[in-house]
Amino acid sequence: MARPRSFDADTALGAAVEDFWDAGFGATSTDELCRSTGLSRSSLYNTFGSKRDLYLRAILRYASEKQGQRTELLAAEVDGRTLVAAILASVLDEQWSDDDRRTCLMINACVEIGASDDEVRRALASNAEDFRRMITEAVRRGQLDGSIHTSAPADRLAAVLAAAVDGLQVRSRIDLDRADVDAAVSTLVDLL
Amino acid sequence: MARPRSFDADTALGAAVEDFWDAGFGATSTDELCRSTGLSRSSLYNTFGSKRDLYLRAILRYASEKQGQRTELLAAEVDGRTLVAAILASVLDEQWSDDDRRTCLMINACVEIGASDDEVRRALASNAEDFRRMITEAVRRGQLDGSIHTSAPADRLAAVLAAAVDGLQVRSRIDLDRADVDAAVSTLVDLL
DNA sequence: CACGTTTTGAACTGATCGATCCACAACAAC
DNA sequence: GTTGTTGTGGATCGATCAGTTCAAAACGTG
Repeated sequence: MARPRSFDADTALGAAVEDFWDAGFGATSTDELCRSTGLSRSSLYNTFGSKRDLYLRAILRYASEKQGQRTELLAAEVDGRTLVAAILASVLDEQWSDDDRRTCLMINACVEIGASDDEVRRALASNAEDFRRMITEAVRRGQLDGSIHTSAPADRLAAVLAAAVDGLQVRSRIDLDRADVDAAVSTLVDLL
Repeated sequence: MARPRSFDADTALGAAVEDFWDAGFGATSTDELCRSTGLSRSSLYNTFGSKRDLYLRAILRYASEKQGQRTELLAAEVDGRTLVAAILASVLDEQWSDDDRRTCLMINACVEIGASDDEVRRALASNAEDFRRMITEAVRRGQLDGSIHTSAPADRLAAVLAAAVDGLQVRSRIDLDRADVDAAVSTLVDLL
């Protein structure tokens, strides 16, 4: 019994994810958010509360989306080592899907927000831990099928792999090209 | 034949480095820069031109300072594997020297500025390459003295090591503690 | 058609941004 | 001490920031 919304909140959230992913939290203005979502100021604040709340929701949405995409990779019937390589490649692929060399939104948020917003911090940590668990599972599979050494525990190896992937993305922002990244991943996987 | 400056430009630059390191480029106001350096607005702009120019100079100063500190490590007469571990530890130590868990200024700049300012980009890339060369030298030393496998070229291994160190710093912003980082470094070095 | 509820657009708030300008202060040279 | 040059403090610029306010518009319901 009231006027219905003329927009879809989830679609708007998707546009906000792109904005924050492009420019970070601080450098994304509410004007830009209105423009990209197509919402008026009132609607934006009515629906999402504040820029910071919208940012948090964007982080959560991005995290669950990526996590969902990557979980599918675990279904592949390949040996553990191949699976690890595929997971690493799938993360790094994202950076080269357009010309902007965007790093994963979670990495951007880690650097920009860090521990200064605890709710955001927990969302980031939770996602990072999910990702590490996924790699751990892949490594463990490799250790069981004999394609990965058992000299180190799977979760320790996974922590190293996750860190390397993050570092490669950061460095790719400024100069590494696709071949450099592929070579690094290949070198890393060979060490396992 | 004119009024002399009442401040030391280099000391002021040092204060600016701290500001940018704490908050990044965008979130550091010129007011804050005046406050921390002790300069008036006129003097700040007279001496450094613009906020962006000051940022570039801060990046260059930080880079050369860290590079100098780390080069000293190469003088130690230890086997290559130990040297690699020492270099990685020295980088990571920095993050735990205060409560703020600051990531290396260069990493922050990679994420915030990326390729959007080419002069800054080149400074960052140059520093990253210097660091990788240093690790390459340490790895090569280890391959010569037998403490590191020769299955992969030294520069490839160095690229992996550098990436992992960057990734560990990013992750430490949100949740990894010192023990986690040490364990990861130890696991990584054991793979060499 | 009229009522009640919610959305919407646009004007607006006070704060802060990076940067400029100018009158005045401080010193060196003569 | 006068002159010439540069440094300095403070006021100020226009732009932009996140967020608020309010009246008008748009719908479901009776």
